[in-house]
Amino acid sequence: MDISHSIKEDILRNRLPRGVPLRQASLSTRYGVSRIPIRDALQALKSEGWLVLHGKAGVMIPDLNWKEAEDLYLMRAELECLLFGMAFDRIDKDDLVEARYFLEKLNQENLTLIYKGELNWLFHQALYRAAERPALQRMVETLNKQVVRYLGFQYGPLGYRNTSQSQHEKLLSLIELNDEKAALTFLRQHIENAGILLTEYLKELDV
Amino acid sequence: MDISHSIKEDILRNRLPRGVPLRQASLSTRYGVSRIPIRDALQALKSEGWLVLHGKAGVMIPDLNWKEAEDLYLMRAELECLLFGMAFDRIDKDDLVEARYFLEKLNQENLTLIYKGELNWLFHQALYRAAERPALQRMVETLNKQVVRYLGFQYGPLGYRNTSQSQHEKLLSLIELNDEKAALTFLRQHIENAGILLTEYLKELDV
DNA sequence: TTAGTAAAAAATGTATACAAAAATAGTTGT
DNA sequence: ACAACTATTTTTGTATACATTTTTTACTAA
Repeated sequence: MDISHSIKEDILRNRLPRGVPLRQASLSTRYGVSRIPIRDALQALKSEGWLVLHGKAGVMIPDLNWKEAEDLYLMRAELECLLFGMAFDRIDKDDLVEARYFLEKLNQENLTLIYKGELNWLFHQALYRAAERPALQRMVETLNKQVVRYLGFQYGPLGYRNTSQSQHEKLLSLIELNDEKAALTFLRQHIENAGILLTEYLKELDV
Repeated sequence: MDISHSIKEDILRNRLPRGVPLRQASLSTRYGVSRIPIRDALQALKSEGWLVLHGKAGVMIPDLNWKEAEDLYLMRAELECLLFGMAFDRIDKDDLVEARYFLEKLNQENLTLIYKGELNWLFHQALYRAAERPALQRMVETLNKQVVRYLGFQYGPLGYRNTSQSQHEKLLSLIELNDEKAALTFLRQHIENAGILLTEYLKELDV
C-alpha cells in the first residue's frame, strides 16, 4: 500500500491539520511504517503541490485559495486545448471506447474523491493520448492531479457533478462528428467554466 | 552539498550513461554518501523530468528529443506570456534592477550550464514575480528547469548566447517604455524562437 | 533452438540507530 | 519588561543492517 495515497486521502478529508508542520515521527506511527517511506511520501507530495515547506525543515498542508485554483484552471485550459488539438485527428474508436468506459464509472456512487479525480483524468487522458506528446501530457497530468485537492468543493457544495458529466458526453459526441473546431472550443469552455465556478466560490469564502 | 545538483551536472556533461538503469549502490560510492540521500535525489530528479523509470524499479537518464523540446517551449510560450501579462503593470524599478543584475552575470565566462540556466531563470523570474501568482510561477519554474537539460545545445553548437542576451536587453527596454503589447509579443517571440531553433536542430540530428 | 520455469544473484525498499540541524525554553543583562 | 544569547530538547538527515522485490542466469522440456 502506498503511503502517499493514504496521506492524500487524509488531507482531502481534513484528517490532518493544515498550516502546522507535519512531524515525520507522528506520521510514522499513524501509518505504521518507519520514517523512511514517510519521507519518500512527503517528498513526492511536496513536488506534487500537496505539501509545502514550513520553515527550514518540515512540511505542511497549504491552505486552498482562489488564486491557485484560478491558475490551475487557466493552465489546464491552455495546455489541454493545445494537447487536444494535437490529438484530434488521430483519436480512434478504441480511444473513444476507453473514454466512455471511464465516464460510466464516474456515474457510480460512493467513490472516494481521489478515485473520482483519477477517473476524470483517465477520461481526458484517453482523448489526449493519441497526440503522442509525452512531455506535454505529463505536465497536463500533474495539473489534473493538483486540481484534485479542490475536488471537495466541486463535488460538494458546488454540485458540479451532473454538469460535468453532461459536458463530457457532449464533448465525445463532437469528436464523433469530427468537428474539431467545435470540440476544441467546447473543451476550453468546459475547463474554463469549472475554473470560474470554483474560483468565484472560493472568493466568496474569502480564501 | 546537494547530491541532486551534482548528478544534474554529471548528466549534462555526459558523465553518466544514458538509457541504462542507474544503480543506487554505484552512485552511493561515486558521490561518497549512503543510499538514503541518493534515493532522495533520484526521486527529486525523477519528478523534475531529469530521470525516468526503467522497468519496475530503477531509473535512467532519458534521451533528449525534439518532441520534448518542442513541448517545453510551447508550454513556456503560453504560460510565461500569461504570467508576464499579469505582472506587467506591477513591475517596479527594483524588479528591473534585479533583472539587469542577473543579465550582467550571464555575460561572465566560465559559468557551468546549470548556473547559466539558473541565471536565465532568475532574470525571467524577476519580471514575473510582480504577478504574485505562486502556482503559475511554480509551473513556469519547473518548465525553465527542465529546459536546462537542453542547454548544452543552445550554448554549444547553436551559439544562441548572444542572440538571447540582446533579446533580453530589448525586452527590458520595452518594459521601461511601458509598451505592454509590444513587450508581450516580443517575449512570446523570444521563447518561440529559442524553441524553433532548438527543435529544428534536434530534428536534423534525428533525435 | 526456443519457450518456460525455477533457482540464484543483485537490486531496491524499509527498519533501526546515530549524527546534525533546527526549534524551543531558559537565563542573563540591560 | 524585553531583547539577545546559550543550553536543552526536539526534529530532521544519514548510515548501516536487514527484508523484499526484481532481474538475471541456468536448466528443463517441448
